[in-house]
Amino acid sequence: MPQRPVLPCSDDGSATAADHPGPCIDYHSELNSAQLAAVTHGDGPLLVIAGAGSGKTRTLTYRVARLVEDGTPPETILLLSFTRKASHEMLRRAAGLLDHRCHRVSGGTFHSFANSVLRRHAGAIGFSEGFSIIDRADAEDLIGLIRKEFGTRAESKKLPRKSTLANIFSRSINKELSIEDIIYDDYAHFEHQLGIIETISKIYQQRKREHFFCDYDDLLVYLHQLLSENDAVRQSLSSFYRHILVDEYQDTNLIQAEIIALLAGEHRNVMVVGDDSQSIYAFRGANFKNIISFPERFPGTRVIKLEENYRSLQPILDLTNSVIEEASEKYSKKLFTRRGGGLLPKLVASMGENAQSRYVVEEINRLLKQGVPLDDIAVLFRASFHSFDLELELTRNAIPFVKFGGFRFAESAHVKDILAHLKVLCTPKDRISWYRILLLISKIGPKTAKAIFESIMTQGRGAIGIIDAGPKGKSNLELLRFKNLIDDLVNSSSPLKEKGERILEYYLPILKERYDDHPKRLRDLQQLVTIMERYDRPDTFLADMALEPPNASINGQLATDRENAGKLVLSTVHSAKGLEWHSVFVIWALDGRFPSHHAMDKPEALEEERRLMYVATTRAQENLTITYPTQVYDRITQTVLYNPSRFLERLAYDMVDKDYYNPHG
DNA sequence: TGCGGATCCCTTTTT
DNA sequence: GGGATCCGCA
Repeated sequence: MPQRPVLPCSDDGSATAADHPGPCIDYHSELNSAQLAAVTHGDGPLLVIAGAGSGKTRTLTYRVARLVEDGTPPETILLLSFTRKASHEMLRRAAGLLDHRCHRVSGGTFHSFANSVLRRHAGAIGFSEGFSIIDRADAEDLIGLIRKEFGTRAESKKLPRKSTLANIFSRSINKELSIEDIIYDDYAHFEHQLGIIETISKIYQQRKREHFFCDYDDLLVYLHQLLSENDAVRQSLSSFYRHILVDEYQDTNLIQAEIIALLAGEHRNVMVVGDDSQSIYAFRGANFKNIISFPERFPGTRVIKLEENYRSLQPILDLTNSVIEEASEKYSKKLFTRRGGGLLPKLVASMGENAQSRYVVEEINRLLKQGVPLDDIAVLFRASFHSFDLELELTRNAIPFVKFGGFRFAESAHVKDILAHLKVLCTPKDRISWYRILLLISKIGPKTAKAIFESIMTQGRGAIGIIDAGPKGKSNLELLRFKNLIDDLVNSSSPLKEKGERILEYYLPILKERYDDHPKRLRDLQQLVTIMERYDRPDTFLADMALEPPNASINGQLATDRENAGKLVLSTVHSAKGLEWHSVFVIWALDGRFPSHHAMDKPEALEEERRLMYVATTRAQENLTITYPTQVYDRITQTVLYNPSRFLERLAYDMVDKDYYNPHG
């Protein structure tokens, strides 16, 4: 990437930038007045309401560059954003503006920041710095084990499944409500089992502490606890991070807002950027009211609104403004653009799903002929499975694509199997991983696994204890092979990647035996080993796999950034957040799918669906095409769906081109 | 005690 | 279409 030479810049950047061409950034000509005000804001709390496409990232990037230019040591700037990718991109751009110092800015996601703080200070709240992070699937497995302990009695027969239990527990933490409240609000059909659900939750919390497991929520909870209970740690962090910048503030939950308040409580140098109209994570506890109440939390907050949209042509902006206009609660803002011209957005119905797919393929081919690059086109949808039919149609037409969202590489069974082998090396107490890998060995079921695990624990000398564990007398060749593996791994000092290869070599026969699609899965695992190359320590690798698992796939296989280039993008709306393309298709804009029928009877959920549609449609720069199939039978409601999304129904006639696609016509 | 087959359920978005 | 669960056999 380009790196400018470091030359002295004026300390007073307010109006002098233009006098100093060269490496000094000309803030005045590169930013509009609202952006400039945010970038050159001095100390104190700042709230930036940034409409879609209004240069939010640009503003944050320039702000970082500006702070560094003013002499703020980069590592004392804490930039919290939604994904590591987003923060890397921002720092990369800031470095392009200024110089490499910007790469030293601290940052990442809330969860990764919590992880790094707790690795140093968890002891201060009676936890261990050597904790391991468990992802959603691990958490569910642990809950499943506890759930089973209640399994023999008749009354527990119809306990919620483990994934539902995990949802309930997580909601309760992220919304700071009791389990009782969550059950009454969202799971009324489990009311009669409230007591037992609460008990399982307590045991779950207890087990996690015993094993030094941290689930996603714990990372935030423990960080919050650390900051509120330990003044020394809070003060040292707060005096180190003199400037705190938070991106996508509308998607923070209460705990996260409190963490920010604790960190910034003294110096109050906190800038949060967000758009309440783009809050789409309420389902995991995000509270868009955080952004509305920020000025109350930090009295004296300066509020700046970015309302000029640089992304979309006027007809697209008219449509998106109209989608969000009916939202019930929001900061009032009206986006405008100087980008006139362009075609009206299209709203196209089709008979059934496959016609929709064929229409999209036809249109993509038309755009390609017009010279639009394939990777500047995206197809967006509400839920991952909405693209299945289109994926087949694209393959038939030899259009390469990469899909973002929905795909859980790190949670597929075979990947988890390999990871579990590494986990028992790092954390021999990890019962779940032991069970997981022991049950892969034939003639070992739950009882034997339990006995082996207990023997390893009694021996207390780590994973190597496996050598002397297991059924005596009878020889189990597979178990022997496993013991050899652990022996090799424990005694090896080879790089992580070689350990991965050794595990894969051991696992290969198991893979072939268990999965009839093993060639495909093997390619996944080879990718996994390739990822290991970038790490020297297994624990950092495992933490990254849990905190920021890769989510891009090609034909259901993990895709690397390099492979993504030049391909059509398919993405869930959630994963498309913050991105933009020349031409955007929003498919399945069918009432009952988008909004999803799950949201139909809850006003606030419906509002979130509306914001989701807003996020989807605002991704488009020049072309926006919205499609929906008609005559779709919905098994759950037992009705036939045929209406376009209610968020589009009231669009004025001059706002959208309506069409019906008939492939045979 | 382990394992394979039959039958039931539900089917969103993600750190 | 995939998981959890149950049942019967080895």
